[in-house]
Amino acid sequence: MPSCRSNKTFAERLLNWWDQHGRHDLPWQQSRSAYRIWVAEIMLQQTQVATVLHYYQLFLQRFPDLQTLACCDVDAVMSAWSGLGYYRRAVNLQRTAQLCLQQHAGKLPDTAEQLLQLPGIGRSTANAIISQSQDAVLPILDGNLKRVLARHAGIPGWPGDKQVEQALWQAAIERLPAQRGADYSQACMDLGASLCSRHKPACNDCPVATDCRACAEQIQTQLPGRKPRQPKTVRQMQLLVHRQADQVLLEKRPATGIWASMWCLPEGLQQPETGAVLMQFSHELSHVSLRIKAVQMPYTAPHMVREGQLQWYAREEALRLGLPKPVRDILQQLPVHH
DNA sequence: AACACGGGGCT
DNA sequence: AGCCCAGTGTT
Repeated sequence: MPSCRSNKTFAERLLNWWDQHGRHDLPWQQSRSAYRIWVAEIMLQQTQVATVLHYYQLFLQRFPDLQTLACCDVDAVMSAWSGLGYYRRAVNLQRTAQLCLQQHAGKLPDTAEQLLQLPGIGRSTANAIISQSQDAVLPILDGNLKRVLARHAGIPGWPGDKQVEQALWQAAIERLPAQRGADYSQACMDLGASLCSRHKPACNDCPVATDCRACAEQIQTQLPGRKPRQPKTVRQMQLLVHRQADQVLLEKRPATGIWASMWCLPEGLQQPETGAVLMQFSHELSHVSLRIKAVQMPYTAPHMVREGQLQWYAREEALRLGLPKPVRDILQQLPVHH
């Protein structure tokens, strides 16, 4: 509980600041359409506003409503998502649209509890959608809030730790206003994205600095606590480049593991394949460093192409599929075939 | 609790 | 080069 030297609450001071200095012109703030807010919230998971803006407009033009999204080919959704990363979000987005058609009369459900049952929507996103679409007072806890609250409440430790996360949710709940839920959620995120930044927080201009624990102790940049460093394992991966005129051979990956269910260059066996090494580079995942070797294969026997698993794609067509980054890079640098 | 996802921004 | 982010789902 913040000590109240000021006679105004945390939320009152934050809302006053936001009215004067906050962002009010973002595309997803212009309506209370649950569909448009939902799409924005999913895109904004682990992706910054500047990146989302462009994709968001194009996505809504292509999929203007829930039914359009539910009924299109999943490859069309992946194509619209291409370059945003975290492609599971796109698959879950369409799956949720289809579930809404089947189970919720073609609309997104209007309670956080029901939203939480849908794929790709967790506690924070469920509350954010209801908060924005119904102006409800609900706590959210994204990366910005974790930073703001860890500092204001003086909560040590890494937010990925369950106990720390629990303390942060509690701090979020304690600071909620009685009204203006939608504005308050936006204000919290705006504060974290601007004044209360990771480095160089602008505490002199901050509306809640007077009772901020981190500011009082001058430990702003030490909160929130860092993730414990863990050594990455190294894994070799051979990606095979089979060509046939202007086409390349792609493989649909299994539903689990790295790049689940995505189209990819076929993965080679551990022993060296016979063929020229086209490219060699490293791709970093959270716990693995992939050492990727792209190998040009001299010949593809027709019987090797099993229906459903492997498929020939024109290179330009393949590049529109929404491929893993390393695969996109390999295809883009492929020499033109003669 | 650990892992998978991923491009981009920042120091 | 390392760290972080408008997180969630799977194992």
